[in-house]
Amino acid sequence: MKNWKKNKDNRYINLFEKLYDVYGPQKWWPADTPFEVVIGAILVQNTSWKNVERSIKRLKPYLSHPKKLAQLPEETLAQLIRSSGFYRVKAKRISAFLRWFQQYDYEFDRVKKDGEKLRNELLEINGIGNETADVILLYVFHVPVFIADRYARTIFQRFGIHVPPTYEEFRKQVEFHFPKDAILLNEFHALLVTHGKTYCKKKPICEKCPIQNICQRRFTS
DNA sequence: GTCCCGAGTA
DNA sequence: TACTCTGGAC
Repeated sequence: MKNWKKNKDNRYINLFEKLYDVYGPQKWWPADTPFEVVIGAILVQNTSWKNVERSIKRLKPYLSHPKKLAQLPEETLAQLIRSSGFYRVKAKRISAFLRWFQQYDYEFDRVKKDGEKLRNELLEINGIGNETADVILLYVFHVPVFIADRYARTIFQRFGIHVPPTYEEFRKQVEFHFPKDAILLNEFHALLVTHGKTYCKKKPICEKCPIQNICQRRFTS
């Protein structure tokens, strides 16, 4: 962080440091194995993490053996992940990922590709969109990408930073102004999610917000 | 009834 | 742009 350029907007790194001071290291992604990261990322789509945790527990026996999960009938898989909601579509999405994963013998180490190429390959899998692809890139392959999710969008907008309308533009903007470091980007996303869940929710709790003193929103109602 | 770490379809 | 997929916490 020493040779940081001068034409960067330092509000991003400042926000990161403030959040880090408040919440501390987050130890993300909450999963025992890289494969579990992928399953969690699919299951949590538009769903609360609490509901995903039960599905993860029921899937545990399969999570260290992706091949066994691939052998399960999709209907059985769907029942196991019922608590995560959208369980039929999500079962299809997990199956689609497993079909892709099979060509690498279910081993992430065999996926040797640069970040951009891998992103495009992941995006071709049905059910892996921008956010899920970036979660996999960052938390499985340690590719330095910013996860431009809804929490980040909401927090930045309220904070006073202009946010481009599309996912990709938003991602690239943050990646320009923030260090391209997988460890810091890992922590940044985790901190934004924690902050988003706790205070900067759809209906924000600004009165109790620990960073209200540096946030623009306190002036705008 | 509202909200939750989205993505596909038309 | 709107609709669909879905359970569970609150």
